[in-house]
Amino acid sequence: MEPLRPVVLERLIRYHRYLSELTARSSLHAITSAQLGAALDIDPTQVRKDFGAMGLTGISRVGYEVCEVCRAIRVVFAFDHPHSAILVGTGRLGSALLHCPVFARFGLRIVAAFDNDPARIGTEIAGFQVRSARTMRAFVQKHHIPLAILTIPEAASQRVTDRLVAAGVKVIWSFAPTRLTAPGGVLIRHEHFSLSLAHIAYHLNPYPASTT
Amino acid sequence: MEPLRPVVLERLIRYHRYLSELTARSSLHAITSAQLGAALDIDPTQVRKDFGAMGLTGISRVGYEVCEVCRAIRVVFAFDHPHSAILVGTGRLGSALLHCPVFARFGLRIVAAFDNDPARIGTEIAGFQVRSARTMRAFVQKHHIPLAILTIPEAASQRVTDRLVAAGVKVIWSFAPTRLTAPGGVLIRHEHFSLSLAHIAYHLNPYPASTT
DNA sequence: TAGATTGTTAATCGATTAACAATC
DNA sequence: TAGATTGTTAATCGATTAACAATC
Repeated sequence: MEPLRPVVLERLIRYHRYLSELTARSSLHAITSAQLGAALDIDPTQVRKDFGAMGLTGISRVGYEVCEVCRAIRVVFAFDHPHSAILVGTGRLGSALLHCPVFARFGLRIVAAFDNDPARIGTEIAGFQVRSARTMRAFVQKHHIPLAILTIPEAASQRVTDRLVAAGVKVIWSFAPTRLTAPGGVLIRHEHFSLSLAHIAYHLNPYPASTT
Repeated sequence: MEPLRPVVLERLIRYHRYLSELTARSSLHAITSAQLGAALDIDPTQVRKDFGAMGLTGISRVGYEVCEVCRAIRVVFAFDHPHSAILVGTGRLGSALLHCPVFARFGLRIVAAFDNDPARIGTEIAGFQVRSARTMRAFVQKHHIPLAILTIPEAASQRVTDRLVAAGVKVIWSFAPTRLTAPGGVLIRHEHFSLSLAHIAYHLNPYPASTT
């Protein structure tokens, strides 16, 4: 199987969400590419190509078996084989994420939370005992943690990233607005609100229209 | 001026962030497309095109004036003419956003927070007195609020969206994983963690590699 | 002047959409 | 069978990159 492009992965997520909801509500067995495409505003040809890329085949005049599609997507993302993650930075955002049940649905399991603020270390958040950042490296190495979620201030984020990567982390998911760098093979995923903010500001800004 | 494509807007944000930091640290006056491109891993031709799209011109053998570039980008996004926003849903995430100073940097100003939980109404979060969701419509209409930030449970988000759009909101920025719909002209911007989660899960998943 | 850099046109690349034969 | 739908190949579209004349 070819590696799937990011743009395909994003559509797979949409298919999965829509079809999961659909099966929860109705007992539909099969769906055509035209039906699914219409529901999600995606070209039917695109749907067929995406399914084909996962090795799925449909049936003429019937469509694709919904359960089979869902299962294939869950396999692609390994949703049923959760990876362990640590969360670093237990401020407001970090705390909100610790309470967030969405991770489990996507094959991730937060196993520990770290902070360097003595006032927070030892306290409990969403059932997690906050650990000292000093013990982070040993924890990552001992448990072979592949993923770290960073909800720490901008200034510290590159330094912490370097330490985590040195400890063996394979993915950094950062909520700081700084662009982080790491050696090849390590995936850095940024969740920048700033991009959304910019889109929104542009949409609300009458400037380009008024100068046409 | 042509409307700028989303992909261009995203690069403009990166230019702005990099050049702001640069001017804060050094007294550099001009920068070439090659220098900027190398720093941000963007093709120099792309940089020149983007600048050209904003009506900026550079000087041969010198480059572009940094201040001029920053100013042009700030004008495109109207960063210096803040728009008003309300935040709906003062749970953990909503509360984290209310404390977040990043909005002002991007031309947005949160002016009020709403919730429908009687236990929260009247309490103060980050200096905002939480208001009853019942008063939301009147508030939006009275103050001509163009933007609403939604940090409410999935189930309620479409209903609240409809009410806000009816009240005159022009942009909905939602943090719920549901896909929202609204009549044309209204911008719906989703901040789905689920997309990031899926990318990460895929990266960590050995499946596609092992079946090659 | 010589050489570096811009601004623009052409080529490439990848993703999306259209067309259509094969199939149920 | 007739007709709807798949799977795939070709065409289109848009974005990125390369090439290069104009310019400082």
